[in-house]
Amino acid sequence: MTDSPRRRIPEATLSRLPIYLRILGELSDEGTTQLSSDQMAALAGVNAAKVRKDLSYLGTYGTRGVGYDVAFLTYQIQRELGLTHEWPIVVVGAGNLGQALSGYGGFTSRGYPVVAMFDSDLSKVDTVVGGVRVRAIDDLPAVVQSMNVSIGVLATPGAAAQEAADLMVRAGITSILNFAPVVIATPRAVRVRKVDLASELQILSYYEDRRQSANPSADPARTASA
Amino acid sequence: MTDSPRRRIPEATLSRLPIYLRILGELSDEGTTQLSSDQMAALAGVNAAKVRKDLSYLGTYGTRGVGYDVAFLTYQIQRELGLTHEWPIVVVGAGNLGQALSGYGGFTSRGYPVVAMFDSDLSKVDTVVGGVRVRAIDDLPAVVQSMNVSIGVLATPGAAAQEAADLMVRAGITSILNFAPVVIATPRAVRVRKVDLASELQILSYYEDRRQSANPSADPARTASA
DNA sequence: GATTGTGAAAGCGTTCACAGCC
DNA sequence: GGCTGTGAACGCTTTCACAATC
Repeated sequence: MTDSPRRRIPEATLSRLPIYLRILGELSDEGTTQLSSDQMAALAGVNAAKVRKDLSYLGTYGTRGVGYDVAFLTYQIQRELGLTHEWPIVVVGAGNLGQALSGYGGFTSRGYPVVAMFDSDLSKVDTVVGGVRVRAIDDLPAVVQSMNVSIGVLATPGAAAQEAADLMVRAGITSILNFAPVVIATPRAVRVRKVDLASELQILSYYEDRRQSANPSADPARTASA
Repeated sequence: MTDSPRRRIPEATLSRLPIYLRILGELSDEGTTQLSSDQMAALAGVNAAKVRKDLSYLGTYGTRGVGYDVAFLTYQIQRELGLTHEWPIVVVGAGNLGQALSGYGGFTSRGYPVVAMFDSDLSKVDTVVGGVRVRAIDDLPAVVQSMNVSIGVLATPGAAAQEAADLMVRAGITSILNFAPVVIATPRAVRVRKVDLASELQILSYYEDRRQSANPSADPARTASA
């Protein structure tokens, strides 16, 4: 009776499933119908054992001696990620970054249509960005409820982020993708993922700084980098 | 004689140092001069043992019974991350995302001035975005060399990303922050970090999808989320 | 012969818990 | 008494290596 209705996927694996999914989509577009863990590994920039282990958490969907069926595996990953339907999202903060995120077609094309944008700056309200009208922040609860939105993108300046997050949570948002360069506090039930652009550069410059003392050999071999 | 001139910092720690650094900056602005690992942990959304372990990789910079000196710790983290000077960066791809990244003040203010943008679309060339003129992609090598650029931001569409990355590498770029939704191949010596916006949403929707079967308790306790 | 699926081993990262120092 | 620094324990992730299967 207590058998788990769905296996739990480890975080590390979860973070790679979207990469596999994208590769499968590209292969499908090219007309490829089958691939091995070795091929997937090369395309994803990881090793084959990892690909097999990752996919094994979803179930037994490969065929020994043959490989994986592109269409079937695509379907299984989509199902596992909850991508069988669209997830409407809202963007809070219509500054540079918020505008770019809404204009960037990548969200909509991957099943996350931006249904509304919000800003507290009334001079921005009613402007249209990437086909989406900017609304007053007070309209957030109504939109979240009427359009059944559970995911919000936080793209305000750091100083405004906590207040915006509080509003999002009160409106009923339960997952936040945080681009503001601050750590936000939320109820435990709300899931937050953080993308910190400057941090990424700081990590790169750390390694750049070390290059001086490191080996000066210029290795021309190419490797895939996830 | 073979003592390491600088300790190697684990990746996981490295990814948190920028967060600590930002918090220290905010504390300093408020006039705070001292903090404990407990306080830092609360602000960073991690636990105190992790803060102490992370900082211990840098050296022994705390004082037992007292805590850490904000200014001194700031200096040490900056030194470790190679932030004692500015790192000029270039943005390749002047579409929506590239424009937002250049306009977004966060790079410049944290020591990574955007010194040039590039696009292969000649109709974009010579337009000005966020105070930076867009140049033809052919000018990339000259700019990289004359301005001593080692970090490049890749913000092209997926289909153009590999070619753009090849050009960046040939021009002398040795670290790439990749926003294009594809895995790019580079020589091993070139370091690549990838920010995949749609992947982040896919991870969030996975958990959203599971909420249905999960516990329905609405816990109002607040926790910091990195 | 090819390739998957998976136990077991190895490697990392996190947390505990407490000695050491202020 | 308070707080750091760190060995040791624990848990998660990656990799190995090979039996199972087509």
